[in-house]
Amino acid sequence: MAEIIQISRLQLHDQVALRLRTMLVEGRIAPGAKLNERELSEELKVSRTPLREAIKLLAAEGLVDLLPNRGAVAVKLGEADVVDAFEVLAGLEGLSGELAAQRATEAQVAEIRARHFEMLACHARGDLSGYYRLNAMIHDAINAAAGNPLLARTYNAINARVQGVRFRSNQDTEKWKSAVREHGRMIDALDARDAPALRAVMVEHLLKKRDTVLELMRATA
Amino acid sequence: MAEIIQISRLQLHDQVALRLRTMLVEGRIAPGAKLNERELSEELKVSRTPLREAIKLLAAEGLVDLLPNRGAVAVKLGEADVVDAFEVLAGLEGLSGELAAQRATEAQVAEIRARHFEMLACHARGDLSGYYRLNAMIHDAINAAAGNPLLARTYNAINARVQGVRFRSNQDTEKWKSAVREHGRMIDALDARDAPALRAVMVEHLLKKRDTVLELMRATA
DNA sequence: GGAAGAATTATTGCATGCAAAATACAGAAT
DNA sequence: ATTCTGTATTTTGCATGCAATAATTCTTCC
Repeated sequence: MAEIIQISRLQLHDQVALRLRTMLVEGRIAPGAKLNERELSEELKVSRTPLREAIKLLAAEGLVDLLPNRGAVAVKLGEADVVDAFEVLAGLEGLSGELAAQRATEAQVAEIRARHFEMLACHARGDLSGYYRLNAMIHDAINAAAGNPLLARTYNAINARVQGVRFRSNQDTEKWKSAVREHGRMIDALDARDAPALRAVMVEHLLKKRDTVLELMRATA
Repeated sequence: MAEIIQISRLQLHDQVALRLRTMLVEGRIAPGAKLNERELSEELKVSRTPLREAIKLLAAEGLVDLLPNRGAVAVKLGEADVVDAFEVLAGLEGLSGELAAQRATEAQVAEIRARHFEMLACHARGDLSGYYRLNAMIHDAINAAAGNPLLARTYNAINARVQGVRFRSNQDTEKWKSAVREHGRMIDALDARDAPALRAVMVEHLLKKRDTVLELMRATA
């Protein structure tokens, strides 16, 4: 309850950060583009102070680069950056899986399994956006089951960086099918409480996603 | 070159962040203490604007908590927070070790080995602060050899949280000896390019450090 | 016509000012 | 004595103002 109230009472700089974050992730601010403080403050109807605080936050998250005396620019990810990010994400997800297999309650496992079937439904319907949504929910649930809030926060922070490119990489039918198969193996490993297996499949899953994203980057470039 | 010049020309809010960070890590600002903006701005001889920007940065790093309309407080780590942090750190260091074993150049391995012997010298002399310094350098070098700047940055960010308690946990002679032994095994694994072994020993090393820190926390509390 | 340099404009970084919220305090009622 | 309430003070959050740095334009010279 208090949470909900706080969300509406979100401080201005947090609201601004939120809006800027989506603008960056969705590409409404193009990678490499300069963030003009005056322009943005007029567009978002706030003064420069909270805007600057928000930009500092996004810089800490790695979504923008800060050039001294020259303002901020939206980060433009090179292949190396994407490879690095997925490498770390794979490590974190692997850990998350390992811990979740050990710590998840039966209720959590059941909930994840349910989400998994909902995801299968989306796949069957060819509902990609629903699939992505469920996919994210499952990963959040696994992170929650791992019982390490810092791990979840760290994962989400780094994930936000590549969310933009992940987002745009609509995988083909074959890759989609294989991703769904991997998800099935995740559920099996979680059911069996097989921590090393869950770690392995989650790492593999993410490295495949990395390759998909890299292919797309090369194709568009 | 440009780097060095930039360091001296550091922007005010970065300088402030740097000073606050050390004050927090060294405990000059006690865990749980409120950060009064007026007081701090007078003490650091800057206006509130760059101070506030610095505080926002530290909040993103997890060194302070931001209470809406009530300012910032230095985070007070509970046992659970420490356990969580070391869990993530162990995962990241494990990954770092794995990658370093695969990617380090011979020159990097040689440099790490050299630092290792310097560290042994510090241990022989009972020079704890020198030992800590060399220890940090070795870990930085391994992170560098892993060839993933994002991984290094992520590790350092999370490490900063527990730096305070790590700092204060002067381990006893027996623990110190065993830590030195583990470091020897690290060098062996790196020499042998045995990635799984390096991962394992680095994870083990960090989990032991975690236990030491936890013991201290319980003792002082 | 193009390049180099100077003046102008724009933009960032920091300081200050002001309003709203929270805290501290004093007095009254129970 | 304690709790409640209304007021004063402090403190935060945001807007604005000003100086320094960078970008741009205009001029001048080759």
